Amino acid sequence: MLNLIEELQWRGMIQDIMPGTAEQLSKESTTGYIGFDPTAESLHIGSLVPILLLVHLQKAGHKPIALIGGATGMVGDPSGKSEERNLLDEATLTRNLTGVKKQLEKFLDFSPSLPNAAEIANNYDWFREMGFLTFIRDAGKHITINYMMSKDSVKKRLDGENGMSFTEFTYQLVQGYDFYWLFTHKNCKLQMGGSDQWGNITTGTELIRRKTTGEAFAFTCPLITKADGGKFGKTEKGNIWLDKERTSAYHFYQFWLNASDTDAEKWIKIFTFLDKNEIEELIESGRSNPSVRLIQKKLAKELTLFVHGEDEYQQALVTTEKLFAQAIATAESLTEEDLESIEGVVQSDYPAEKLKTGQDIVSFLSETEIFPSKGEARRMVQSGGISINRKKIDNTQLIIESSLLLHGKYLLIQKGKKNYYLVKAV
RNA sequence: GGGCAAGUAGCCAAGUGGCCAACGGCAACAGACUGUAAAUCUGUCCUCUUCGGAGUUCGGUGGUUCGAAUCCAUCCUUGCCCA
Repeated sequence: MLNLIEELQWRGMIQDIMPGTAEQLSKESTTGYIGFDPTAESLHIGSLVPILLLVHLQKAGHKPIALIGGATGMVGDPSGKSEERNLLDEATLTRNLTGVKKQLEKFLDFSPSLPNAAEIANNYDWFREMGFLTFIRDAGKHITINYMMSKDSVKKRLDGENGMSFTEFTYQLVQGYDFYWLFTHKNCKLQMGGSDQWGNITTGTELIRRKTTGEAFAFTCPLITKADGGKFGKTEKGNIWLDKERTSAYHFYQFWLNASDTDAEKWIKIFTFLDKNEIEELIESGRSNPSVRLIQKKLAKELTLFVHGEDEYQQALVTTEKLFAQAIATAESLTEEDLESIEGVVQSDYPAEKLKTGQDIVSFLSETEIFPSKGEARRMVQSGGISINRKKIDNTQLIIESSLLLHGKYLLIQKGKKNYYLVKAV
């Protein structure tokens, strides 16, 4: 059995850890869990860290449980939130649950033959039938209000100006009960999570200690941040999802490729399974020759492979090559096949008729829905942010006409340096 | 139920009768520089626009006024204190 804690430590994946956790993990194969919030139908890259923790756990010979918070999702976790959350209805939750479950199955090994096969649990299963009185007698009696109020997530809200409903206040107890339930029913002795979960997690171990005198363990992973203070995993287009219907493999690949140097060095340890030596070498050669962006490339490769698989990675790479590596090449040098096979770039059709007579650039950009309005399109052209067939447009009066088409059919539009659109005349 | 305070753009936050589509900061987008990096500088950042403007905003609704984010009434939401 590998030493999981040491492994995670050098990767920078451990923030808080309960005393005795490392000893427990080296003593025996241990069952551990992480909760996932079914707040959307797909997981996004923010959930990647918890997933990776489970994968590491399984690789080290322990048994991972992915707990989907069907019940806790109905309550709303106050941790890290300055405001009361909106409640999700049951139908949405069910839909999200199915989606999330399907994705988790891609990353963990569920084969029943394994002694440490992964499992999925849904806390709605044990909360559905539980009445309020049962809960407050069973769980509430063992934890004092004083204890619950001393948690950071609660204190912050109590001191803040938004207050906190009883529902959210109860959250830690509900989550704590999950741990207790898994402890007694699944012999689950470990809970992991993001560092914002520490308070909720310790309520769980406390509940277990008081109710069973058993001992439970936990550790948390630091929350992922960006060096420039921006939000991790957000781009202009919104969240980066793990579902390729929502975020194409190409965009997913690009997201990692665009990591800053500082972030890339941190992230490659956290998000890949490369071993220590390899990463250290990589970082060293990356630093000595930063313009190659070796670390970013490796990071993007490993993650695209992990989440989307070989084929999708190849596609993303090919597209990236075409659009960026040969950026000096003229648009005319791209063959028809090149253009047709560019995956992940937003494609749209445009009536060839209109191009015969010619269309002004501003209307063209808004009609192809590259921009939502003419005003916005105009502003972008004015500020020099638009290229057509790799030639910068500096004139808002420009007329788009058939003669500009590549191979008589295509227009390659760039918004900024990195956003490509392919328009096909039909 | 009583008293006090607050609600402004994605977020934070200034404005307390006209100079207000509303200071400033963050985030975001684009440009220059670069390495599809960071930092820096510049522009954009309510909606639409024939770039001249036009329309809709400051918790909701009514009102006072030539004119309201700003004053009044009322309602809603939130916090603090009292019951």
